[in-house]
Amino acid sequence: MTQLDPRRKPRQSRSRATVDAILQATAQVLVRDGYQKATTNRIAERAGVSVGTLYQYFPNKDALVVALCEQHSDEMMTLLSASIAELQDATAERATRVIVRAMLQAHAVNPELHEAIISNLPKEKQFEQILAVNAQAEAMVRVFLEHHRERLATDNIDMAAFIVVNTVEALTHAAVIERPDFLGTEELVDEITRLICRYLLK
Amino acid sequence: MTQLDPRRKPRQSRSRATVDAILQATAQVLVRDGYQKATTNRIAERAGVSVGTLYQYFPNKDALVVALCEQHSDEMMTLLSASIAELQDATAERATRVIVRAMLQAHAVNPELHEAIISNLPKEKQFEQILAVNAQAEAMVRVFLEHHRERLATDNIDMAAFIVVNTVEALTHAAVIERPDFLGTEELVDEITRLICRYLLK
Amino acid sequence: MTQLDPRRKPRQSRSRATVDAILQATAQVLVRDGYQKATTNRIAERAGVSVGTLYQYFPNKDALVVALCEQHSDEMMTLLSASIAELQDATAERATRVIVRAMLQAHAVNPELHEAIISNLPKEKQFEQILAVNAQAEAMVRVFLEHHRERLATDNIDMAAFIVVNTVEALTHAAVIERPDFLGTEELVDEITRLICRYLLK
Amino acid sequence: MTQLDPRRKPRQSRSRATVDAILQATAQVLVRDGYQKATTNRIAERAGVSVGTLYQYFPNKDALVVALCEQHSDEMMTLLSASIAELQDATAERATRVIVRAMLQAHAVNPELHEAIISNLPKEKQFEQILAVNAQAEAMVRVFLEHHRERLATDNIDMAAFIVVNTVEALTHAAVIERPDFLGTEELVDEITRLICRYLLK
DNA sequence: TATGAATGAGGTTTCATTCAT
DNA sequence: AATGAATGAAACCTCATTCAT
Repeated sequence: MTQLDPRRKPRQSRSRATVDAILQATAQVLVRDGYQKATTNRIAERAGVSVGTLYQYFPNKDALVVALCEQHSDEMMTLLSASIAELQDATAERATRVIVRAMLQAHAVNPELHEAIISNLPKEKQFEQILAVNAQAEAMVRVFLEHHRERLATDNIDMAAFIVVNTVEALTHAAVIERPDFLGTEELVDEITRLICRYLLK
Repeated sequence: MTQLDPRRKPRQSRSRATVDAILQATAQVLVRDGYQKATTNRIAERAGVSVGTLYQYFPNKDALVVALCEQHSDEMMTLLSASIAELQDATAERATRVIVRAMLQAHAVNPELHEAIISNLPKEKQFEQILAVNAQAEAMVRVFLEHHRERLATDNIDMAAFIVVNTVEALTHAAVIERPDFLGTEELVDEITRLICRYLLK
Repeated sequence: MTQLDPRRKPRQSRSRATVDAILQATAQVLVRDGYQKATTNRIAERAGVSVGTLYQYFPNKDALVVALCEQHSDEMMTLLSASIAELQDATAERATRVIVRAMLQAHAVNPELHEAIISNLPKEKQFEQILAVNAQAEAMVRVFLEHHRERLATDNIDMAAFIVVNTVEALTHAAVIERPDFLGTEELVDEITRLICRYLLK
Repeated sequence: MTQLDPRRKPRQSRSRATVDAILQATAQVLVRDGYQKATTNRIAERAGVSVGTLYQYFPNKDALVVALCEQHSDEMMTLLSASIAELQDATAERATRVIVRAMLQAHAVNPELHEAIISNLPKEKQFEQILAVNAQAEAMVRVFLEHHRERLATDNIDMAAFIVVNTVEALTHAAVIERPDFLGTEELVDEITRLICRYLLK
């Protein structure tokens, strides 16, 4: 396995800005051209630096993508984590709504980048960070299911979790990509919440 | 735009066999090594022919992938189409079950290949054929929704279609890939059917 | 460790010729420009082929050098081996002369290449093959010392072997490089033989 | 031709210390990593200064190596020169012993560095300074041969000088590198002295 | 038709050197 | 004087594609 960690932590503000420019350029090129055509030269050019500079901070192309995934999933995780607290004492409907809204917000952070990462990156390169977001979402759902266990319409919790997690993930992901027109009002959240609640609860 | 159609329609059986071998090899290499490492030389080698021969039947690498997508989506479409007839006079629950089961069967045709196509191929190469499958599924759902319009719990048919199509697609796809243990019994079909029906119907 | 073996054994005569051209070009460029400046592009150009062709037969630059070392040391070893038989029943003086002459001939095979390999290659790249030649020479000397043990002026055979091997190696190597004018007559062989015999024998 | 002299003669003691640190770092990196991996950045880092500082004292990488060779050969030369005086009135055996011992001491000054210079540096970079050591050694031998001309067993002084110089050089070099265990006692000096004397003298 | 040797543009990565601070 | 971020030419290597046999 090759090295994936950044090469040096930039301490001066000049290099801090350089690293930011490189990551931003990586995101843009990834979105515009896809993983395959996202060459390090193109990224460097887009960032307004030379390739050499890029390689001062990242040992190879994948390290670049990893750093980007990390940054992106941090942003998503922050939103999800903020909602976890709200789950505790909420009713089942309220909790469902919280989860759905959190997932929608998380996916709306940077939908094109998310899409580029999820469906352009070779599978073996969809790094831990991104998978961690789904793990986090699944954890939220399990907390929910445990907490409301006695009200559930099913006792196959394993399958219910599978269904809920994949459904919410798929719908929120598809919505931000394909139907941004659905995002203006609360209606989509209402509908997904209803979908989940009617399925889960007696 | 480059040429994407196969170069010669193979009419003789020897040629036919060669083309089949090449497509099969493409699928295998795609699944085993991913799109990036699926070089034309490797595919030819796996197919037991020379690169030259490969290029006699396919003008370039993309044509190879297009043909494979076409073949794969044909197989999926066949399964879906077979079920459409059953929708006409069925109850809403019955029709939902038919759609869900058809989607599950369609995804089970060659899950690894489907996965390789969906999540390894650069987005711009996920050609019409594959998208057509989803279009077909969506058509089935619309037929269903129109037919049972008066029983629906919602009147935003657009959003309902979006939700149903994406949910069924996501769950059947995820199931064949991640949870083959769910496929032995009818339970998963039961659950997804319940999920959809409870959501849609008054 | 990276792969060092050649990539494909050339079977057709066309590719056999290509491989020969590449190896020959490698030798020439190594001699003319040294290891550092012997770039694969320069070697390919000198061989009259494209880089791609070079890489069809050799997986990387070092594999090229290894193959060359192998070829070169084979030639040297052949000469040394041919002389080993003569050692058996010879007098000490005669045997010494045989070894010295064999070493001189071996070093004269392609002195510039030998020099380029020995003193231009980074130490960690002076591959087994070349070292094997010295091992072979040392083996010859040990056979000699064992055989004439009772006539030796010293009983520290270890140190005697060290001295003889290094002396003969250094003198024959230096002669072909620095003093080709010494090679026309038998005089140099006479002198080295005398040097060794006077030292070794009572 | 590029500039090879150090950029500024450091007169102040702080600069002097910096230059020393850089040269010492060069030697260490050369020994540890070899010429190829001895990058200027790595050397600067090892020396505890920035690359910029390194380039304030040395105009380019070669100047660095030249300075190092110079320093190293100065140390060796000092040892050799000290022994020349002793040659004048010594017997042939005594003089031989003096030369051999001096060469051994000279090679023992910093064997790893000597080895790194001799066998890792591209030939064209083994600068005058290092060659000067051999010239000095050869000069000593010639003084010796002239002085004892009437006792020599050969009248081909040219060839005798070639043999003696190369033999002593090779043996002392090989000994410090490969057989440090030979260096504890006087025995190796005894043996080499005997080798040379028996060869040279009637 | 089939072969597979050959091509070469283009990708990733390194490192001696410069220069603004 | 010192720093270290930035440069970019040039090295190694891959792979879609061609074409002589």
